[in-house]
Amino acid sequence: MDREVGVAQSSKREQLIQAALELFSLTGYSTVGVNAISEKAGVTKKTLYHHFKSKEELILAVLRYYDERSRNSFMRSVEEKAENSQERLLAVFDVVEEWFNSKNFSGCLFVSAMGEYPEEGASIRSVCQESKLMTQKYIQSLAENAGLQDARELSEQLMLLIEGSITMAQVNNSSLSAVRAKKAAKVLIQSSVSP
Amino acid sequence: MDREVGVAQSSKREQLIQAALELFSLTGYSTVGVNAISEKAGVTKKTLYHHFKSKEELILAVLRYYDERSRNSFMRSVEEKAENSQERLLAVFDVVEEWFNSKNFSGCLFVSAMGEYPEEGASIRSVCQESKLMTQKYIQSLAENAGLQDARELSEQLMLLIEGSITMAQVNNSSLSAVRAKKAAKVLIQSSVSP
DNA sequence: CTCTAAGTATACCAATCTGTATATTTTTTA
DNA sequence: TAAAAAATATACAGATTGGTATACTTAGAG
Repeated sequence: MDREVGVAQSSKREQLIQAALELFSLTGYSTVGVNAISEKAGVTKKTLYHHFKSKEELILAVLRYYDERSRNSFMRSVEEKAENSQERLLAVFDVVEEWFNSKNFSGCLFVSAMGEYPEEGASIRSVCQESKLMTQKYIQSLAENAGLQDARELSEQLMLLIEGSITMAQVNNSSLSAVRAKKAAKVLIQSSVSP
Repeated sequence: MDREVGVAQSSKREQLIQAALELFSLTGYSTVGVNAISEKAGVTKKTLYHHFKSKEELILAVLRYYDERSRNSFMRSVEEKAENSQERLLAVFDVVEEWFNSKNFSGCLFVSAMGEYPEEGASIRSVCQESKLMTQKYIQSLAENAGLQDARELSEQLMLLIEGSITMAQVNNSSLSAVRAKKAAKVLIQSSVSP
């Protein structure tokens, strides 16, 4: 009955998600058709609709898949880059810079999704909110472990710098914004250590 | 020959741009058809294609129109809110907050456009770049007039806070990010006045 | 070995999309 | 007032969209 056991847990399903992810990153959501997605995945359209009951459901699956994978690799990279929490708080911006320089970068997938499907009060928006929230919580935990004052507020402000640098990197096709954000972050952190 | 003289400089053309602007703000670009636009403008599709030779040209016209109008009203609001340049540098964030609270707010139109038409190396991307650049220059001029050190770098960092707050306001449907950005901005400005 | 779920292949549907054609009417301007 | 430009009304073209239907094949599990 349930074939999703063992090692190859989700062959076709994951192929579809990955294919869709690539296409959505390149040209957005509504401009990419289900035909193109199934074709790229090397799978029939019928199979696509066997795994996802609509295009919107596929989009949601893509966002959740991307969210989990990207944040995991983000945190791993941060922890590889620095030993203690204080340094990691700044290493965040180095990882962000690397992301900007990677060839797949084309802005934030969640923000793009919300721009194209703004009314989705329930699903798409909430996935996006959740993703940003978990990133903020992670940064907050770094700030707390570093013994900084008002870790919550500081982490929210650092989020603003991160999100701003994402936008500017996309607009100007440059990773310079990450360097600038790091410089600003240093100032904010410094003012948080000395009240 | 050229009917665009006198007071009513562009009746139908402007109707089209305004109608398209409203629709694009609500549901993005590719999901809105030219039929819906011309209908909302109270104009024939033929008339639309008389003024704009393609949908993409209409999008560009909308972005340019919006860019000019929004930045003008932005600067006017800032200058109404505060007398001197130092105060205006912070008043920027109050104006941003008001924008977030306005009912038309749905994120940055330029960023959304770039998300949906990423390849447009020439036109759409450059309009967006230009818009952000002029905003940054304006903030830089405020910083210079306030006699702050390293006005260029400071203005770029403040831009990050602004753009980040736009994203977070869109995501969380809240204007709180503007308040947070203002607090962070105070710290950055302070550290720029005392080297 | 048989049953069933998952897959392919292919064709189709109705709706919508951008953009155009034709013929007529309104408005502007010279 | 007459020529020219801009608008309307309406229909259509060709492509593409999300999603479905039918018939057949493969493969895994009990």
